[in-house]
Amino acid sequence: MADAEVDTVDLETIVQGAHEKQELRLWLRMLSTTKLISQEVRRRLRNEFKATLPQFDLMAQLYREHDGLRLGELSRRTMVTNGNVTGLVERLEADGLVVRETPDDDRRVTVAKLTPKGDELFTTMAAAHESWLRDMMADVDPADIKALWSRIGAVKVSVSNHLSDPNFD
Amino acid sequence: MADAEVDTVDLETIVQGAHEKQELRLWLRMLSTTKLISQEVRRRLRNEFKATLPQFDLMAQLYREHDGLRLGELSRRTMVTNGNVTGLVERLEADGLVVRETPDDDRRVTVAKLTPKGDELFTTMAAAHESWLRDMMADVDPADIKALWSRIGAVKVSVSNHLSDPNFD
DNA sequence: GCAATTCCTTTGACATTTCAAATATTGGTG
DNA sequence: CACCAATATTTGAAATGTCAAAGGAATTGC
Repeated sequence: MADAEVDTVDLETIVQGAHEKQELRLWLRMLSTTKLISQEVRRRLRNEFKATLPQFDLMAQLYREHDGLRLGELSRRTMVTNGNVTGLVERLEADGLVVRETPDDDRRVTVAKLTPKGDELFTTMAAAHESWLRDMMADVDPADIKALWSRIGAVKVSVSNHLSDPNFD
Repeated sequence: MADAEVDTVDLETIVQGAHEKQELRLWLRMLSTTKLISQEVRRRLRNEFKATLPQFDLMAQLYREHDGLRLGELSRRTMVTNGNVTGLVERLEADGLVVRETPDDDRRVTVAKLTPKGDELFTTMAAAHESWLRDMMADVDPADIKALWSRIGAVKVSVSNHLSDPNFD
């Protein structure tokens, strides 16, 4: 497999043979980093707003669609399963942050939208959320942040084109 | 809202002013990409091995520690809470993939280790798992993969140094 | 020694997650 | 109009996830 390369290549690369496991390494690091950030965001959402991350995500989608979204759309955008959206919206409705409506022209559909209370809460949370992220990434070179954003985009495209069940985004 | 834009800079950047929201954009993209990959890995683990991702993660840690690990150590390494580890190990034990033991010198402790059956299953799954990752990232430039790995490492370090409750890794 | 503290794991209450199966509604076709 | 397929959501079972509180076991301090 690999035998005659030298130079800038690190030991692991030589031993494993070429780039064989780079993808796995990248994935493990992406996963642990994402978990780390998620947990921190969760903790702060909980401590400061008594909210959960999935609820925040869901509200973020509704915030930018003032007329509300059908649950299926919400499911697609938040990458959360249909059955899951049902429960999330139920709890948010119980808290008075979201309302559900069934349009007359298609009664299969349920549309969720933010209440004024939900809108106000989300505005506050979003500002805090953004500043948490800035804080956490404070030591990262802004140029790297842009570069990461763009290259992760390339990863996402590649992955999207190699799914067993073709989804998209 | 916007009216006097220019050149290569995108609208969002102008409106928001400078790098203000780069961190947030990066985070959202990391999160969605990670979700995408996780879901695909989950689906394949389920379809091909009737296993779950957390179980796979847990077994991966035990695989590299032939003498087993205490549950607290497992919890730290998998970034899963203590209470959660209890249930995971319970189910893996019920499936005969893991055993639990309490050493005589400290009876507060529970050590989990892979059974031969667990070891064998993990070996098979790990090979498949690695090749799934290679496939999904097939369209990404190998140089980008290395660059991403290293820069995400920088993100992880920055985040680790800005947690409300200092953890580590 | 014994009490207080610390360490490690489990338990309990909930929220979120997935999948598959069930339900309800619409739209098209014979 | 009746039936069938497609669409949209809900439900149910099982696993995972969080936190906080409770439990047992070892260590520390007096």
